[in-house]
Amino acid sequence: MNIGEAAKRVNLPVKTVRYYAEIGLVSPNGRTASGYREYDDIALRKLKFIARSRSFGFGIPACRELLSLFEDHTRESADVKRIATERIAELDEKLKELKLLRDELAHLADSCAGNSRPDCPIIEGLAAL
Amino acid sequence: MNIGEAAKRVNLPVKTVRYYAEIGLVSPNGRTASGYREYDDIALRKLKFIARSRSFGFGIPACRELLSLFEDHTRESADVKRIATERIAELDEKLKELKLLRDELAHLADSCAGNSRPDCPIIEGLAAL
DNA sequence: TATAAAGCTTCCAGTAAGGGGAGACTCAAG
DNA sequence: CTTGAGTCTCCCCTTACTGGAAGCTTTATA
Repeated sequence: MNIGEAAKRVNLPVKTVRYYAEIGLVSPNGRTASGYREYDDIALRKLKFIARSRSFGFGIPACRELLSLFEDHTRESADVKRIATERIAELDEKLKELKLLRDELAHLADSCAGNSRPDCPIIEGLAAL
Repeated sequence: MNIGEAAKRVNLPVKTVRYYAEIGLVSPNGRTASGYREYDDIALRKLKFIARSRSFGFGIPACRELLSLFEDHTRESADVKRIATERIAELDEKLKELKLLRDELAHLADSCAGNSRPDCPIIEGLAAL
């Protein structure tokens, strides 16, 4: 099938599918005589796999690694688990950080009257040394 | 003072201070005869304010708005509070999203043996339609 | 059969927020 | 007087795409 059909089926923009081909992440299985990219079911499965991996926030390098494990039927599940575990640790770190930020900011906002007067603990908090 | 000293005092890379000048966020108060940027205490306070705002994850446009409120002593604290509240909502949204992702991934990882065998629920989870 | 619309191609440029480095100039110390 | 550190501008690089332009190809309609 053409790139448009493939993109629709995996729910990715055409531009993105083309981009994945360009960086050698998921190549079409061939080209038509007129130069159109062709995607078969195997290429489609890979695209879908990448789309899902990306939606979990894996970066392109991690996706590349996951995809090669996906295709390698002699893989060891420990290798996959390691990548996933690393990603979970990243997420935990990010979550901790954002939560802290959120609470600090909420604390400032709570102490601000939010009226028509100029005195504002938020501004003061941001200006603090 | 020169840009290096200013950058050190607000704990920002020199490149970043130069960048803020370039986009008109915080300009030096002047230049020396030889073209060096000069920062006085007022410019320094603005830089510090921006540094803190950025560290709270406000984007450059929001920083610009906050800075103009910071400088406007007739501001209404409600305007500041609105910006902060928007940011808190963004953070809450992001936190929810990341938490969901984290738990889904952790769920997959938990069900993976992580041994030398190839069968892996993580891969299967990522490949699922 | 002609033509117009839709889909495809490549290439170029841009995004957020700077980072890295080249080549040239300036300043302070020894 | 020289050397080293600091600064200047300019340009390219980053992530993971996204948008647009100019030009084919395919498909649908008149």
